[in-house]
Amino acid sequence: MPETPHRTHRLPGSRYGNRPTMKDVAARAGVGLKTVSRVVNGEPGVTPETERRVQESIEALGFRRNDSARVLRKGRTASVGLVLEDLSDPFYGPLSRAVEEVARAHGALLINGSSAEDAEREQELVLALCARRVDGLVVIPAGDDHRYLEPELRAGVATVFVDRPAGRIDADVVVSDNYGGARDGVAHLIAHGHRRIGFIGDMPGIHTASERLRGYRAAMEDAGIPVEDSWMSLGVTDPERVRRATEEMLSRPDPVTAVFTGNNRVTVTVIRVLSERSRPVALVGFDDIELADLLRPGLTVVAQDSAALGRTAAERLFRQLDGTLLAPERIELPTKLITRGSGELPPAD
Amino acid sequence: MPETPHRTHRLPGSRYGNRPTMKDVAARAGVGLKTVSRVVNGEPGVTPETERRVQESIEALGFRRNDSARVLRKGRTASVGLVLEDLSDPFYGPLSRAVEEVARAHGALLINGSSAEDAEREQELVLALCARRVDGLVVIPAGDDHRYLEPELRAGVATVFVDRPAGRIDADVVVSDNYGGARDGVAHLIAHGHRRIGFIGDMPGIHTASERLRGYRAAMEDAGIPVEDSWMSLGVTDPERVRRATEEMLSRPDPVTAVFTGNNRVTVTVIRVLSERSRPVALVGFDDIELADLLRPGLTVVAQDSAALGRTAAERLFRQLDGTLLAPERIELPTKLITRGSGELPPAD
DNA sequence: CCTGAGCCTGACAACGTTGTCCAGGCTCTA
DNA sequence: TAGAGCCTGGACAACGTTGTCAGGCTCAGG
Repeated sequence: MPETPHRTHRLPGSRYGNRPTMKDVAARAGVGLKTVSRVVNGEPGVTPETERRVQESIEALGFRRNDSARVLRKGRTASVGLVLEDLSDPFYGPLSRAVEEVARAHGALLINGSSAEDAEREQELVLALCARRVDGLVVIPAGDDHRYLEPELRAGVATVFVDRPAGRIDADVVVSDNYGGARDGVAHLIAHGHRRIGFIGDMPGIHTASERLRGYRAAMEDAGIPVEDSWMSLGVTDPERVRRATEEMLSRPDPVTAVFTGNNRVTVTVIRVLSERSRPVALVGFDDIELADLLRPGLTVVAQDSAALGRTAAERLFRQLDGTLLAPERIELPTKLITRGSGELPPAD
Repeated sequence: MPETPHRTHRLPGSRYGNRPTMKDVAARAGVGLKTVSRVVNGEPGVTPETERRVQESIEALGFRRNDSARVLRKGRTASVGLVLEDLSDPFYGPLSRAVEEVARAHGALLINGSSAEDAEREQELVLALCARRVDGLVVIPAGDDHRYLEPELRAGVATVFVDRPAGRIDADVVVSDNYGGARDGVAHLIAHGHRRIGFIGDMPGIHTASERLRGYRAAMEDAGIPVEDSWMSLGVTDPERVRRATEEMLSRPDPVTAVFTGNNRVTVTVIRVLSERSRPVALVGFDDIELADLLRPGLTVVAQDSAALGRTAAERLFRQLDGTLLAPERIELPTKLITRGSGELPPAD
């Protein structure tokens, strides 16, 4: 006799391994099916005595309502989907958690998936979520064409895009002020005397990257500094290439005296490179990083509040679901320059 | 006339906002319902010409299969649930992502929820996932009594606990070698000449915390060092109290010369406190931290591989689902001591 | 004692899909 | 040319739940 009887009950052919249904509960309690439904859903119109018998039956059989069937009848799943790039990126953890908390407040569960920055995978994920009939979608787009979502919008699936706008459809977006943040960050470096300032960021095809690049250019132009091509390195995020790009900028005859980095992954690598060099180079990074205050010098950043992005998006989502029909809107959240030292280093010419 | 016609279609009473069903597709294509089902599922027995007509119909109507109905018939949801403490903790991001990747390789989606270290909320989440009939559950327990899961185990819901063992039921567990890791970390400090070593960790009620405490005690005992109560601070994780506890240990007449911290949140705060002091104090932390190598001195840690925890657990989960009935097992993953400087500081007496 | 109101209760259909099964039409062979 | 066999397509039931509705009971008022 096995010590763990529960394992032995899993018959190959049985769906759900023979889970009890309301019918079973009803039979055991000697009541009708609908009465069980009423008890389970806390509907009125059941004698205390009957309710007790049903409850006892539920306990004894370990009954759990099958929400798939429920959804099929009711049409609402009380779940929302979140598609982001990579859950293990510290930028997305708080965002995801924020969406979850708002969902929870509305009694909904969160299903999430990582697109790995791949448009096809994004679409695959989104459609899988739609097949499960999530009530709403929060999407951090990887692709740039979201017309595949048109049937869902038509069907009333609430949808909010975050961090980057949707492509070729009209939908709600919540983004950070990437342009303004980058401009402020670069202006900060300029204010501390720098003129030759490097920019290392992602491919300009990515909305956030191009906005930040635009901010960089704007700040330089405002200061009347012509930008040299060799100061910019675009489409470079993997550590090896960021390292090379950084070293190149620093080894030129006229080296940059400061660097502005376009996202946290780039920033981390650049910090590593700079820490190996003796000559101090100023650095301002987009995105905050844990422990940034403990580095020497502390890291000056343009911080965006990823939790606020998630929260704002989710709240918007549920307002769509609440039935207040809103025209698609673009919401921009401010960024914040946090000075900790690295951005205040003077140029070492 | 609204510019966004899709919004206006959301009639209040219509379920799913009038999504087309297979029946609609069939009618439009002039075929039978089952034929549509065959096309959607790629089943054989449909003429290319018929298939084309059906596909065209699907496109035109924007049909998406309703997985709720499908699940109801088939009994498998192709989704697994993950309940953890807090997605925004950098320890859980990679773990969650690892579970997702394994799930994806098995064609399953991941639904996750944060228990916020609250037993009641954990149960609530787990049961919600069960009501949605997830095929499997990966749980990082908050509570210490999981008998409420007995009906699910009986029903064949694959279940694996991670990071901490299940309470009062017999189930698979994947944990790090918390005891051995802590012992190694503390032994490392002892090897560098320390004798008065502080320990700051979570409540011993939490399994990982008590194991790490046990490792600390074992290392001290191995070295023949009697531990003084004032060297240990238990159940303290919020920054303010960690700060106080650290300062207390360091201000005693016979201050500790090294500190071993029981998790990454504690570690971060202790680094802050130590960085404000002139006298160097050695530090080894449990859990690795991003940028730990860039601190001065670099942070020596006992690292656990949270992605490996997640991957191992998920693989085990799917082996349960593959039908190979396995006796519940406890899997322990090794930790790794990474020396970067802070743990090699000599005692400053 | 009868009637009607009000309360519990359960029978039944429906949600959208898939599995089973059978019918009709075709091809191929004897 | 007839029969066998295959291929395609569709009718129907079932999955577990909830909404609708009607039946039966109790009780008060006439």
